[in-house]
Amino acid sequence: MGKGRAPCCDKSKVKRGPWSQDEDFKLISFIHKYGHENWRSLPKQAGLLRCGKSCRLRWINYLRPDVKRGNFTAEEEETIIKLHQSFGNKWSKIASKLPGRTDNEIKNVWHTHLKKRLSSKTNLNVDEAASKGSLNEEENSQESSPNASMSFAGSNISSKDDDAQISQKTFEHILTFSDFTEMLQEVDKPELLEMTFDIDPDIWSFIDGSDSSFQQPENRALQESEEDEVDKWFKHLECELGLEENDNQQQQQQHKQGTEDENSSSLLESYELLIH
DNA sequence: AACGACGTCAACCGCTAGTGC
DNA sequence: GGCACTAGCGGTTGACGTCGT
Repeated sequence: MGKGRAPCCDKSKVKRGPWSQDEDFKLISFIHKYGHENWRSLPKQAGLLRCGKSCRLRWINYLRPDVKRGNFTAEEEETIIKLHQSFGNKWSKIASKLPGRTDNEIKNVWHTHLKKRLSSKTNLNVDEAASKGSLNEEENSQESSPNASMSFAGSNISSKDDDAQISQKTFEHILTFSDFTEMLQEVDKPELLEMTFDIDPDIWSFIDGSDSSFQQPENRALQESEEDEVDKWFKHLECELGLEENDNQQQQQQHKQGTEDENSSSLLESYELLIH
């Protein structure tokens, strides 16, 4: 299998390393319009100088609408630990039980947090019951924290759940465009100004909400009728990414005043070309 | 303030499974 | 059955951020 096959792409002609906002936009808008039936040809069609594999990874691990951003809840971590005991390093299998979480993310959390936690627990090994109790206390306190709102309703999804059910759970927090607008107004509140990157999950939530047809080509007709909305979304998304890039409040205020620098203007033009 | 050690996580790489011809 | 190809998986890497000295 695959013996002597050609490389997936010409590595001398593809860009590598971190993705730029421009590339993200191109990928999102292409998949939004055409789906992702063929990852190999996608980068060329989307005008990306990336390997198809890289596009797929970027989409799955970061840009996909149902990817949940933010810290893992204690409940999720507990689930990962339990599932790891059952499945071992089958990260994709574990990820399938944690809607919104990617195998890559789970793998990272395992290696950076959970493995250490488990080994330290093993090393202590003084009173297993007592250590479990303290862990539970910690979890309980975290569950009552504001972050708990990030947790998903489907943490107890049975192994029988199929993708559709998982998607349903994941899409429970779907937002409409007006919801997103309200969210932006929330972000404008002075006490939230410093949370420049924390708005990220909201953006994904909005993408989630407006684009449940991402992987459903049959819904593309519907999506055309929502073109104006998508257009607005791109503008807002660009604005938000601009905030992320320019991390001082003065620049945020410039955005609020509707001023756009040359870069964002040219970006917007190209995105509008992609959309229309 | 400067530096090194350490932690985190996005992205890459190589491999295998699945599929179609 | 064998080959060619793509999607997906899991291990690894390296850039970047944070912390301690």
